[in-house]
Amino acid sequence: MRPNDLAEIRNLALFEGMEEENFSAAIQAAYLQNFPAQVLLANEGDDADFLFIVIDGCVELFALANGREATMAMVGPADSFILAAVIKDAPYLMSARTLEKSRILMVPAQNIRNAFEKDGAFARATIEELADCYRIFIKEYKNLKLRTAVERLANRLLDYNSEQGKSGVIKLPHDKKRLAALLGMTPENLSRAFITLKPYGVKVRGSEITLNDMEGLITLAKPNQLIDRVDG
Amino acid sequence: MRPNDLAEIRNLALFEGMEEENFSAAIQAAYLQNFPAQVLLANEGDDADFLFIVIDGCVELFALANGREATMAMVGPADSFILAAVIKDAPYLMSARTLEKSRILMVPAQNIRNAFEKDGAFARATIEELADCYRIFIKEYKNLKLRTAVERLANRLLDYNSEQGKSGVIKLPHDKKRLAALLGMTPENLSRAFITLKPYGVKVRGSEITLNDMEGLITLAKPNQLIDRVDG
DNA sequence: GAATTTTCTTGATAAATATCAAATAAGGCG
DNA sequence: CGCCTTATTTGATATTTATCAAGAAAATTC
Repeated sequence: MRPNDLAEIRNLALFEGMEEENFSAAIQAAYLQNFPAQVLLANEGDDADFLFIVIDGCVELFALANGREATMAMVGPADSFILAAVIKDAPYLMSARTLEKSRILMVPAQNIRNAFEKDGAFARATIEELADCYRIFIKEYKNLKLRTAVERLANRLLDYNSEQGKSGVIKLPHDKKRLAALLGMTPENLSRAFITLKPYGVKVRGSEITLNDMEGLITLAKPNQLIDRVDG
Repeated sequence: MRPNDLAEIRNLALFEGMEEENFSAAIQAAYLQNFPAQVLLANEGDDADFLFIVIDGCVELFALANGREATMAMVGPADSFILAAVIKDAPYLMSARTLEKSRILMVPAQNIRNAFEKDGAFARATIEELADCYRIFIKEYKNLKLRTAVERLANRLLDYNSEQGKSGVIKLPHDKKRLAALLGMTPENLSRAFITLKPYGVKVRGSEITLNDMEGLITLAKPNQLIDRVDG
């Protein structure tokens, strides 16, 4: 591992307050690896051998059952994933695949479990991280249970717009098949949802979306601090 | 608080390993209260003033948006709720109401946050508790995203059967309106889902359900360790 | 136990979403 | 560029789920 990388990892919220000695011990057996797109990093049902942290790139968490596939979340730089399985020493509930070329830190699960036995700051950081992940999923669950497909799309577009500088012009971060899966609908349905949003000033040109009537879109979407990442 | 109650609380997983001194400090300002049914204990959007722990009874966690209501979970004895909001010192994402006469322990949020700064064992217990809650919700999310309403009902019946001694005769733990909300469907749809399950040996007599064809029901439900509490 | 309220079920219909098939568009490659 | 593969859209249709309006059943009250 290059010293540069090490410094970057040291600054992750999870490791920040950790004692140097404990950090070294936790990280010494870790791998920082480059993966191409479409690599399966973890498989649901497998034992949690590693905690994963995305340094660069994008990872899709998904799950299979009854011949169906559900996208659970998209994970980006500085985010960990499948922390809970590592803590519980239990099987992963989700699979993970890279969506693009990605740099991933893989820390052996046992090192993580040892670390929060020894290091109070790490234990508290783990609590914070878990609480964050928990709340994100509660929001996703509410999103799915309380909103229609069109409302979910409208709010996601508002989220992307906020993330991308509120210019009213959005670049979709994933292809539409994946966006559909993330929103819990079929690609066909996503196409139609975009058409439904046309009267609300949503213009689609490939993966570039323009929002020409923010007020109207917000009226339809009814963004909500208790569901969405960001408000209006 | 009666000494009896105190002993019971001391034995909760969350407090078990805690130093006596820290336990006392955390609990000294706590309330153990009896509530009748249908009391609103927490309101989504409010600041997290208390961590709640159900000692006796049953609490429904729910959320509102767009004029719709979603039941998020049912919480029973020895379970905490809204721990993540307490940790993050953030607004509750869910509301909570008693469904029946219940005894609830309310610990001021600040005491909880102080406690895991001071007490390593408590911090680790909090991690475990959070990880459990997280995994339960991931499973619920998968359940909702990967299964139809009938499949969700079938699996819930199998769960209840396992919980209640696998006798093939189940007493529904909630009224059907609430069961429907928990399963993410309307009461009308629940009625029809029961009819759909009739050919699979599911007999309904009020809140008593008899399962006469376990094999058939399991074939339909396809219970899954990575979604359900217990396997078929 | 009759009256009243609440819960549950049923039927008819509508809305939301998925599926299947085909057409079109977009992107990558030789 | 033109071919080929993949992604996206569109149309037709089916399935799933919700809604609305009554009934029927059960529980509660007096």
